[in-house]
Amino acid sequence: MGDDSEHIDGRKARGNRRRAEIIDATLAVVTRDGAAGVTHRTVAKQAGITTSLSTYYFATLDDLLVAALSSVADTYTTRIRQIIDGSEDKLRGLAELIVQSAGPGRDHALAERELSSLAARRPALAPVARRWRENVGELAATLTDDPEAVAALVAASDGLCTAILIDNAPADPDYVHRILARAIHTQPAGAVQ
Amino acid sequence: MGDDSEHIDGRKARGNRRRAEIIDATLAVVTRDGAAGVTHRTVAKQAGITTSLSTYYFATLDDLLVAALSSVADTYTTRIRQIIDGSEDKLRGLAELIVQSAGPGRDHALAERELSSLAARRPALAPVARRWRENVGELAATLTDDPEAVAALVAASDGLCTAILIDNAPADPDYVHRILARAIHTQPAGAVQ
DNA sequence: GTACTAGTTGTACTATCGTTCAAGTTATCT
DNA sequence: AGATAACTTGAACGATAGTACAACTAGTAC
Repeated sequence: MGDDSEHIDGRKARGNRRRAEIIDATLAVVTRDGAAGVTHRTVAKQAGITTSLSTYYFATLDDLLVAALSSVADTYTTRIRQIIDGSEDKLRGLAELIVQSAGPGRDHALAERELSSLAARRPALAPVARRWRENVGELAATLTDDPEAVAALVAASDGLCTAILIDNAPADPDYVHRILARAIHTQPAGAVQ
Repeated sequence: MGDDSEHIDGRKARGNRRRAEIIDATLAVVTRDGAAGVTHRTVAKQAGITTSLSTYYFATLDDLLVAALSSVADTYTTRIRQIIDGSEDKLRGLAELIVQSAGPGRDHALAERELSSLAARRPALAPVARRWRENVGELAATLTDDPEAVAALVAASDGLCTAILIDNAPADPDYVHRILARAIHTQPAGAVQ
């Protein structure tokens, strides 16, 4: 051991990098063609590798989808945790995160949604698909002690994302913030500066 | 013309019946195997007909999926309209409708959700997928004049359905009712009779 | 160096897919 | 009855799917 850190090209590192590349390619395919478009062949072509290499890292298509969903879920977990730990106005941070479903983050949000819908039929995906809601609930728990208010905020966040993604609802941070505030029952603008 | 109504076996009636049978078979397949399991062959087998007959009525798979989604959407539209037109406590009626996503209506709700998710990528499905939200919004409009409260109720309804379907959240009508009431900002029990 | 193992490739097998089509059947029309 | 059009069938074509597998390359360990 004692290998200098220049030597990043070990087999293990290479393997991990490939793995990540394949997952990224999978998300790109989901973004472009939907979850139905994910096959070993399309993913491999997207990643610029051979089909068999995709099956080498993810023996079955399900493995690949689970890994892809986990990856997006991780991203959202990180972002929400940043809001919980670092933001002054957590509700505003959440509103801004939700609004991003309309802009450049739309593809990402759509992919996450599409993969989550697979969870209803594949038990392996269920805990991963639950994470987004759990994270929002955790954020809500820092704002209120009322468990019903927490549930209301989670439901509102979810519904607002749907509205923006499917319904092309207005993605105005203030608007979203007001609806979120209504859910946790903090009067929206009553005492705002 | 002038045919007695016993003669229900005209070509036209037969065709419409077949059409409905195929759509029902499609929903059964979606319920059993998910939207990804819908092929002309699986649908035909489910309906007990030949593959080519399925393509006769629905030339392309997309046509079939559009028709299936329209069918479920119609069901929900009818139910919500019954609540709007006939129910004393409309909010309570909505709560009960939402809660049905947990019981025997789970398959139906799941199928609707799965088909709706296809709308993000198939423009033809978008207006149909929007109907559920529009109907809830219409119901909300009979309860308040505040457009933001309407949006909040729609978002809450949607989020609650997700919670019940994906998250196995408690499907208690009172609980759901309280969260809905919070959304439109009618104090839940404060001034209740 | 030699042995070993992770990574990688090309090919191929089998299954199923959407869709087409020519032919056969049945109800309606005149 | 004869013509017409809706309905129904069985078979087939080309494309693509998941997956398996033997061979090849290249880092790692001894």
